[in-house]
Amino acid sequence: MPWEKRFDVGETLTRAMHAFWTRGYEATSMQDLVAATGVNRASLYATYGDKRALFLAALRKYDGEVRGHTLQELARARAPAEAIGALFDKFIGQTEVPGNNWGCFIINTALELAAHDAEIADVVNAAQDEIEAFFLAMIRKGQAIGEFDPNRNAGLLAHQALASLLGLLVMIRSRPERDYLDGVRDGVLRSLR
Amino acid sequence: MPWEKRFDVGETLTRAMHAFWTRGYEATSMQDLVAATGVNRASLYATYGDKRALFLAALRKYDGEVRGHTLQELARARAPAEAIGALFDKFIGQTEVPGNNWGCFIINTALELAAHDAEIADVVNAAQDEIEAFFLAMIRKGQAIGEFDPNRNAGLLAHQALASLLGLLVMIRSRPERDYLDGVRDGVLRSLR
DNA sequence: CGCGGTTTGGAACGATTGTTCCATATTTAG
DNA sequence: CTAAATATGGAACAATCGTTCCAAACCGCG
Repeated sequence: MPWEKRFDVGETLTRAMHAFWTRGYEATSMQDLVAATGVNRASLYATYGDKRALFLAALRKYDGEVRGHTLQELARARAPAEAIGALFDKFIGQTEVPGNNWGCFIINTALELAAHDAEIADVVNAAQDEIEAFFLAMIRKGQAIGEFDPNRNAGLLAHQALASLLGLLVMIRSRPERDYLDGVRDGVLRSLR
Repeated sequence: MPWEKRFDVGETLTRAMHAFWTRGYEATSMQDLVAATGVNRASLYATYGDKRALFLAALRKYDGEVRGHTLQELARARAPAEAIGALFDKFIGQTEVPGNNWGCFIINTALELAAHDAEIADVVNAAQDEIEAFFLAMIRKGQAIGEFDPNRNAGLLAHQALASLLGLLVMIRSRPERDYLDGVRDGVLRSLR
């Protein structure tokens, strides 16, 4: 007897995600979200709850896409150094699209909200942990096959690689210039050899 | 014939700075600023202009303090490795104060506003440039006196050190735990030797 | 003392915030 | 074709947003 929604729930969430991603949580109003999604106010509230719930849903969707797909795919398909470089390039590459210096939704959120919202901090920290674990696995593998110097502390290197990636994501939002960003990736790969 | 303001202009700006620093630009209302400074609305407007001007004044004050004092002092008083480590420790150390995981005002601003406000991006980028120049000078000096490996590309190392510092400042806001943060500083110093 | 000029406190502005409500439109089940 | 059920559109809510205005309080100079 019910009735299916007229709009695509996933597609709408993607559009809301983009709005939050570029401008942040506070600077994005429900008005903006109505305009960005093309969906009516009441429908947004009925479907997702309030603004914060919609934001969390968008954040979790982004989280699932980046972690679920990207990391596993990179780890499976490439050699260690190439996989690590490719993760950096994934973020650097998106700045090719003019005006897209959005960086990473999760890291933008880390600075805006994690310090004051425990639930959001959990999502952010889990994502950071998984990225660091990815680096650690790749570094250990690279040390085993002789691509990286096996005498270095892999845990320390992975932690520093994470810090460098986070730093890159800061740079992307304030200075999205290719060689400025490429230098970070090159520096990381250099430090592993 | 005029009359001096009843409040300390610099002290008030410091308090406004702290408010913006913790919560960000959008999440801090003029009401919050009135409460934080103890100064009346009209006086804030008469003295600083509007909200954005007050924010910019606070940002420039922070910028001047960190760049003008801290960097030059570190470069003058310490050996290269110690000076670099001390800059990291300056930010790590502030997390000792319970509840103070504010990170760096400029970097918080970089992610929230730099992508959409050219004037603010200028302040942010100038600060980043100066920090990178500090790293570069210290690395070159360290290579000259044998503290660091002289065969490495100093420019690349300085750039990566900046990225690592920015990454640390992201971590501080989402996970302000000592050894998690110390690892970043240790990794950077390790990579220079 | 009194005048000139500023600051100050507090009310008030319109605009926008997030959210709710309700009558209408729409679709499926019987 | 009717009835039940839900989504939709748009108005409306109180609260808060950034900002302005004005009378009263205030200090320094003559």
